Amino acid sequence: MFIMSKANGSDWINAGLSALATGGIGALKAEPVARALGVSKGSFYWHFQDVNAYHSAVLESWEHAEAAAITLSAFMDGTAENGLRAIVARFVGSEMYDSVCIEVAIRHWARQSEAAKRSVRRVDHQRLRLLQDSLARMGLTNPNIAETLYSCIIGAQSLRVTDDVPRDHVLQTQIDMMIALAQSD
Amino acid sequence: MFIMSKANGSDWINAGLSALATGGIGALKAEPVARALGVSKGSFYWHFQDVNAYHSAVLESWEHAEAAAITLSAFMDGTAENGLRAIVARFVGSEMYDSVCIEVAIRHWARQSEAAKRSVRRVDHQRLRLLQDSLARMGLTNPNIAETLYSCIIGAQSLRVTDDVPRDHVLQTQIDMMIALAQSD
DNA sequence: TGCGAACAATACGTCGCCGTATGTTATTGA
DNA sequence: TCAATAACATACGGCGACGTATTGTTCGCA
Repeated sequence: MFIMSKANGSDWINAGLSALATGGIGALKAEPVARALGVSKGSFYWHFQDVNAYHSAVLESWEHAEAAAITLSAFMDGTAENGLRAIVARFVGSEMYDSVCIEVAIRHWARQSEAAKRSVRRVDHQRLRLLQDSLARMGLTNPNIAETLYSCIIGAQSLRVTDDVPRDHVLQTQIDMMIALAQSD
Repeated sequence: MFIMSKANGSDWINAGLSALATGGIGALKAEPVARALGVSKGSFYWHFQDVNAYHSAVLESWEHAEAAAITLSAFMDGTAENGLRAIVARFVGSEMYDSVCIEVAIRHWARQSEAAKRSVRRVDHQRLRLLQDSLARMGLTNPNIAETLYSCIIGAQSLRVTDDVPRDHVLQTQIDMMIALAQSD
């Protein structure tokens, strides 16, 4: 990614996601990202009308990728429990640090941007449905349980980036609790 | 708070916390906060050496307040369960929206500032110990359980501010699950 | 009443970023 | 081969924020 002679639109998008991961929305600016890409502002204003359009493009790219990941998770075979664990690992797995950073940044961005907020809400809603379906297949039909698990996931993401320590065991414990609950019914 | 003839240090701190709540770390700047206070930069640079010192002061104020809240929660009487519910409500209660916004902002700020990261870690650590103690009093000594609950809390905070809907029921469900688990042992 | 200290307003130079205007290079296609 | 266009570079004006310097204002108090 460093020092490229020519940058196309998706290069700019990827660099924007990296900037989001490391510096948050405050780093999603034309000139710093241009420096990171080794090109100048001329390239930026060729590919995007203005900074706002760039922000929208980065956001849309993230939302599309997350939506694709969700539909991919929805069509997995195996036991319900393994499926659930795989889904959760997609969100907070040890090797998911970059995407966790991006998500945390976008979630904070949503505090100041209505467009980002709408994207986050849509993604949250789809994921919640996925978790609900997965839990229902295990006999846990109470939707509050899915919300609880999702809260755990988002919290683990948040704690991951400030504490620099993976939180896999937290989600494992949560799932174990829910399974124990399902079997006691 | 609007249009004051004179602003002292704690006025600036409070205005800074408000700025954090609504605009995040990107809004914690001298001139915008001065405008919000109805005073000029002269006041700012009287009370603080520079923007960095201001940031440190705001951060320290938050950390001290949180530490005080924790020690206050530690000395509560009543049943263990009610104590736990009271503690959790302190973090994500419906009427805690402002402090939740501040915390989410600071948690994101910690991604770019080592000082903020250290503050957040200290607060997290103290809270985790409080939760562990509280859960231990209910017979749940597995520390992973406290971490799970804390993840839920942080996640509920995060979802609260992007979704604009209180998440009390999520934490209720989580505590109910943990109680059920404690009784099945 | 007048002095000094606390507090605040104003003016100024600088810097980083935005957006525009315009220049430059490298491909293409007729 | 030559002009049209895609892709990028460069230069400029403007703005918002920082920090400093200078000058006011207001209050406690002798």
